[in-house]
Amino acid sequence: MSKSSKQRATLNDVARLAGVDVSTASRVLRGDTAQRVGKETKDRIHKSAKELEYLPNSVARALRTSKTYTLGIVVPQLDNPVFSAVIRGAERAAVAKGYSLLISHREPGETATTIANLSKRSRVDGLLVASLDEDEVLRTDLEAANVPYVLLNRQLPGAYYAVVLKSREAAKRATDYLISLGHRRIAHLSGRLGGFNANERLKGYCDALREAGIDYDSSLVEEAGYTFEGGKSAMLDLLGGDATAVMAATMVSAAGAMVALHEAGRQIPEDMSIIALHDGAIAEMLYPALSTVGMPTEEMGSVAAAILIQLLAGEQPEAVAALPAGPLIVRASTGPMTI
Amino acid sequence: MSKSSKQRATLNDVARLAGVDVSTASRVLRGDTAQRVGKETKDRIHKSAKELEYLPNSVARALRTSKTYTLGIVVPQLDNPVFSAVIRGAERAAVAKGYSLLISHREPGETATTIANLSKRSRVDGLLVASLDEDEVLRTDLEAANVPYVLLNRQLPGAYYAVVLKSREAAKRATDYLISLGHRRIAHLSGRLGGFNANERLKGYCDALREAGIDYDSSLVEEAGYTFEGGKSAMLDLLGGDATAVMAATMVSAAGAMVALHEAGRQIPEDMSIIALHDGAIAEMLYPALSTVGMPTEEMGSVAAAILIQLLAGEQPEAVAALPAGPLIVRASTGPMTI
DNA sequence: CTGAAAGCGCTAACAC
DNA sequence: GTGTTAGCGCTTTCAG
Repeated sequence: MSKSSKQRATLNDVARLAGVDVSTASRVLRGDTAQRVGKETKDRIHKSAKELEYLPNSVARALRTSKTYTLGIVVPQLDNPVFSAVIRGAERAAVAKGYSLLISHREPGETATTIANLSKRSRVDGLLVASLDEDEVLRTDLEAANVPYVLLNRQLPGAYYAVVLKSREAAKRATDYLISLGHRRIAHLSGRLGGFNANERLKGYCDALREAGIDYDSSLVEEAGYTFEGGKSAMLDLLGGDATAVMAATMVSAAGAMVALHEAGRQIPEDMSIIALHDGAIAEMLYPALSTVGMPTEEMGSVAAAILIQLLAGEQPEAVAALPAGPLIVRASTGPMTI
Repeated sequence: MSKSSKQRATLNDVARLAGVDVSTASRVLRGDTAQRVGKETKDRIHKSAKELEYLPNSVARALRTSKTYTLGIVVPQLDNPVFSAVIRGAERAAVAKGYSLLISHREPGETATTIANLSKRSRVDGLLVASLDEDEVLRTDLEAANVPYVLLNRQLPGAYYAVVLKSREAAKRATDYLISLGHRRIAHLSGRLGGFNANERLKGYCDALREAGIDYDSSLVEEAGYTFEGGKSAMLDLLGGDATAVMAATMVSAAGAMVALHEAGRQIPEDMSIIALHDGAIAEMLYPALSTVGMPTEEMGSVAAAILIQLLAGEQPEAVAALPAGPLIVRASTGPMTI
């Protein structure tokens, strides 16, 4: 029926078939409102386009307009459920606005190359950046990239676009719950101390203690980072103490802590209650099922993408969007304090 | 020091600075071997390029050569560790060859749109496709996309490029281990029956039984799909029977099964041994830690990307690459059969 | 060995 | 209302 059909139709083909100039076809097909085109001509063009199954060549368009409609996202780990969620959210929002998502996994330390690659080589319009690297490093690389960017769950000094989770609030909520169960000796498995997120969570933990009139005891906070191994060894260190409950900075470190507890023969929650920030499928898989305070990680991705797209459209979004913590989800890993 | 430096230098700028024609600059900077260029000219061009921090504009190049050096990957779930691993592998291989990876998450049923978007709108050079959809649907969409593609862990009738895991072998290895432990009533939590992977695994399971002289009993195989919930409810169905061990098609369904077991008050592995195909971080987090037979999922991603890139280079790779199953990893979820 | 010229497919002034 | 023109930045014959 159709011609050789192997070659894609170009705007030129459409114009010729409709008997108009290519510029007119462009205006019509793009829905350009500035200039009026005769209804009849318009119809002919649309008809031709449909007949030829015309689809604009995005590369040519990108060259002409210097907009690729592609966003880059750089993440430090691909296997962490938190980042999967962020990517999912970003992808959804991007696609909804007609953008594509270029993904770039990057080992810590490779930030510079990755960002350069993405922005220079691949020509993305903007960048979504989740990093575990030091702030200064990140800052320099990002500036060099010379494209708009929004940071994921991290604030750099000096007012840049970022979307963050209210992890201080989440940490307080989690700790509050432990306190409400009667616990007083509550340990905290922190993130990478000094980092933005770890600090926020630590503050939330302290907020809760203070409000309950419990003294802060530095021997109860152990740095676990955001890994399984980190959680495991941090919990090991805590085992000699008198903590009866622990609030972990993230699900994955909580999972490590639970393994340490099992190996030491402690009962959860009888001997030790445990709650974590971030909710996800893993929480249900653990034994006992992990109580959590959810965090809208997927939403963080979609909001970040939306902000970036606004930026690209020349709008002026709020510099930092702070997403409220999710709900407390009580499962089996937490229980009342028993003497 | 430098000029306004906001604008990126073009090939034209480099050529002008070096006092040569843009075509010569192009030849040199591209390392074109076909035509010889004077050493002296060459040096001048390289020097100018460095001075101006020239980086080729990939969009312009893509328009000219109709190659974007971008691969698209479409995955059905972003939160499944199996797909995270595949993406990681694909990204690594792509970047190593100078390609970028465009990611596209797709709900089952949206295949057509996604594939069309990726190939038409975003202009990828080729596609990496992991799907849970029906074969015919997939096939049609893929053909319409009109770009080279390689399938991930799935074979379509009619000889297309694919990389698959030897899951039959893996399933046999896992089942063999259960048999070696003395189990005779071994259940199987299968994938989506009728699907390529589910079939392969079922075959491997049967191979092992046959070899051991154990009769196949269809009441022992329950369809669990590849989800947590599926595993949980499949295990529930099995609880009334006399199985003493279970081989799950994937880690996530095994996790669901373990929860069902816990909730029913069964001991693992005393009352029920459990082993799964696929290894990953989750296996260590479960309680008891899950025995597995590993699968090279990350490698599947990198091999697929490598094949696709070969294809794009006009080479003729093997149509289907079958990756051997990984090792048996014995953890705590399996134990000898006890009466 | 190097330059001139054409053009990938599209958009955006600017004419008429 | 619609056509003309001039490129975006690069690659690639084809001359010389």
